[in-house]
Amino acid sequence: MSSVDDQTYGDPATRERILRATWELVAERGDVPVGEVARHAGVSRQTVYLHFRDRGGLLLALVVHMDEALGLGESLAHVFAAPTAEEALARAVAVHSTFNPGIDAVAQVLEGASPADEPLATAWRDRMAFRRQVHRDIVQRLADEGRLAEGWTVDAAADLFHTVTLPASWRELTREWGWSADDYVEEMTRLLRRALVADAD
Amino acid sequence: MSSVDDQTYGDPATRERILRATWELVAERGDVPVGEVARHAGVSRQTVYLHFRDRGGLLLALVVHMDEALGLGESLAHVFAAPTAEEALARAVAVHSTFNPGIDAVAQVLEGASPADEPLATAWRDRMAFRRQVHRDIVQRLADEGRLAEGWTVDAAADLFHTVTLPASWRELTREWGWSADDYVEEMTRLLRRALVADAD
DNA sequence: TCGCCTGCTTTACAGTGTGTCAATCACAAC
DNA sequence: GTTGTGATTGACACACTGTAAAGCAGGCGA
Repeated sequence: MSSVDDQTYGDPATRERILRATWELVAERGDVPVGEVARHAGVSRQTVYLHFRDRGGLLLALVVHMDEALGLGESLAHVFAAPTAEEALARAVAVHSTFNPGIDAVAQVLEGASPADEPLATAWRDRMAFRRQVHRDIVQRLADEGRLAEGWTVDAAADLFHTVTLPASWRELTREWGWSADDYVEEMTRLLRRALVADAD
Repeated sequence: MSSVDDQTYGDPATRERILRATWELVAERGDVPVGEVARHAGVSRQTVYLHFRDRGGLLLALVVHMDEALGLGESLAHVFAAPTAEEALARAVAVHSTFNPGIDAVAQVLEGASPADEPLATAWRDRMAFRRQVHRDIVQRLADEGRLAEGWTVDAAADLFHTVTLPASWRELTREWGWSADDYVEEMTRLLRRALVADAD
């Protein structure tokens, strides 16, 4: 999935410590200089550059690390194990609600850093494409079950589902407008069900 | 609205040239160093700092400038002159669709630059609060006309309306997934009407 | 015509962050 | 004990921000 060389250098434990330090710092302080990360990881700044190509490589590796640490695979399996597409949709929103608090700060940094750094931008784009595909699968299933509301193409509905649940939207609602995790799940699910599901009751 | 000191210095024409140069460069290249802006405006770098407190002040002034240049006031008047709330909703989406291409690059820079720079973050927040209020007014009118779908509070619906139509979402749909301006208006309006409007036909 | 004020320029500087390089150190395993 | 791996140290070039000080050009009033 990632087109970036997975660097294999040095002690994996050190690599892990750096990733964890980055996660913590970015989570609480947003964008953070590499030097800060190193200090917080109890490691020299150069060590970071031995393990990761550059800032972007570090952040990208962090995203992958977070997926594993948070169990993205299992969560997705749970979404797709839903008995109905409508339930899958609700589960997907719930997954976003639980993952975003941990992921959001990193996502924000990556969104902002994108346009210049080409390999980073590409990797982030790949990730978004995957994310969009997940949502498309759910919409497709909705269509297969004959519950996709009239007027939608699968792709249009998928794009909207994907976009509306992006971290940026979650951030705005929870950080700026005081929504709780439960608010997010309830209201966002309502929005999507009413909009996309036929005969939603 | 803006809590930032409106600097009054030097030739307004020079100020204007700087703003226009910034707009152009940010639009085509994203985040840009102050030196580049100055060069493109045919002015020394220091002149920029004479006219604007710092980078953030420049971007903030640019946002205000864009509002005037694009005629935000008139567009909003047109939205609120709609015969029905449902029509106002559609017009609001259309306004976003026409404004975002010009505004988006600047918005992206400001979103990314926010957390550190306190006065900038506050000013941006004020702007978002105003934006949200516009959407809330529309939702309120929908409720007054008895067309707000069941299950919604005015505030929840307003927050979603505001959030879903944020530049970040527009950017994702048009830049990443190839939506045209018309696609955006049609599909986003469909999403919001189906979700928020009772008896939408 | 002189002197002054305003707007802008030029040059320089301190500070901060990135990414690279080369020399060195600590500590295994052989 | 030698070798090799992983990490450290200190230095560097580069880019960008924001500040400072000296100077220049033109308009305008006395």
